Amino acid sequence: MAKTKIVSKQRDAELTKKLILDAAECEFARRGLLGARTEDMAIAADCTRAMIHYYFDSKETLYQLVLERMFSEQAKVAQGFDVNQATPAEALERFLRIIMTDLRENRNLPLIMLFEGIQNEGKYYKKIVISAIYEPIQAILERGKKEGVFRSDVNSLHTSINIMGACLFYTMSRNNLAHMFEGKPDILSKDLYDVHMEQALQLVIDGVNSIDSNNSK
Amino acid sequence: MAKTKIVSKQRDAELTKKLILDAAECEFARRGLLGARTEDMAIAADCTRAMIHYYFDSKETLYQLVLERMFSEQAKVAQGFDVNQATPAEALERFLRIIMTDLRENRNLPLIMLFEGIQNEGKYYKKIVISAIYEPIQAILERGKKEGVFRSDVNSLHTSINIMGACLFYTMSRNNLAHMFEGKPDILSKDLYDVHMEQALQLVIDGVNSIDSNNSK
DNA sequence: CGGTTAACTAACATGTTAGTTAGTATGTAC
DNA sequence: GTACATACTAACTAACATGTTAGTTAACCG
Repeated sequence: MAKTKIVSKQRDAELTKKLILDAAECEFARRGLLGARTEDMAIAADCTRAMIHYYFDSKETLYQLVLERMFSEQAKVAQGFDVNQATPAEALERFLRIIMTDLRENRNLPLIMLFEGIQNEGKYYKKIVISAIYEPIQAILERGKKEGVFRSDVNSLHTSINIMGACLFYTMSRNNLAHMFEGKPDILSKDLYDVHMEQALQLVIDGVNSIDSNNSK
Repeated sequence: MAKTKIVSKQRDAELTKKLILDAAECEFARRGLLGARTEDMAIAADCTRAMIHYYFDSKETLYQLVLERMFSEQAKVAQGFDVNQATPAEALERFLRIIMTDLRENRNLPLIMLFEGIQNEGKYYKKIVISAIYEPIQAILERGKKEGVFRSDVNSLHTSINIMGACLFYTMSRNNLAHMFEGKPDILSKDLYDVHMEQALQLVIDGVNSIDSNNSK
């Protein structure tokens, strides 16, 4: 039998680091900080567990870096949005579209935030990340109420939360929802996700509009 | 020094079993099957870890019993609901009210279901639990469209999911949301939860109504 | 009160996980 | 080609997890 040369993969520190961060992000989004297994991260990143400790100090440090990477990605997206642009309904639609479009890429953020709150009492996240989402929505809702185009009985705090629920639940529950669709397709494929976005926007925008608020009761 | 009698607590098998199940439910809702720690359950149930194995075979068996208990609780609530009662808007409101009211008690269900999908590919849950929620909503939405009282461009599959998002997100994200409210109150207190329910119903019902669907665009 | 059963505990056995370390292989500069 | 730095691995250790077992204590019944 011919002597087989075992080809070792090319060495690339930056790539390895990125692969570990990506794998860690997925793993943390599956199980949270405590439940995550470094072994599973190593397998997903195609390296050994020792490499994780070579580049990143500990599981906890890695976790913090994963959070920071997600947050800075997210911060880029929503920052500088003018809540007073166009009509309130248009502003709300544009803002939610921006958030949801980003979340198709940054898909682990909602789950990691959820875990973070449940498991670590939000110890590692910055509250500013939440404010950056909810404050613009609340501001738009308040403006819409003042201008009389949104129903006056909208509670902007509660409604901003429920709106986010309508927008995020689909992404977060993708594992449970897949079997509801024919042939268990990729819930986050562009085509399906676009339908989700349109349907969520429709529900939300009409849900706050005041035009029929009296005669629909 | 006087000899102090250490009072041991009363023995009560049924109570202990219930305490373990309750503690396990909370712990599983925090970390899922794999991440949950039996030690933490024992502390919460005020017993030793050995008691968990005395009454329940393994962590996994305990997990299945916790799921079954939650599911049977939930099944009682929604079963027998007539989706053709009253107007579609009224039927939807009543159904969602029933679901949400129960979920204030059965508060761990959504999170455990979420974990179950993410971590165990839904291996342990019955798909019927999901159907029992989504099918009535979809049926009501379809009826509303046929009767012309709900907007015709509602996709009943997507919209039923987004509706559940608006209704469930508040409960599921309670740990992250608390700090958004003044004085970090109990998000699930009756008063606050009632506001949530009204706001969610308002958003959802008006979000699907067709009355202003053309002139609001 | 004495004997039996069931609820419970402490200590142990076994397996799993995070993190360490000593050494190897690879790319690079001269 | 050789020397060097760094990417990487295998084989560990220590801490922690689940599950077991042998023994203890409380309740109940005659």
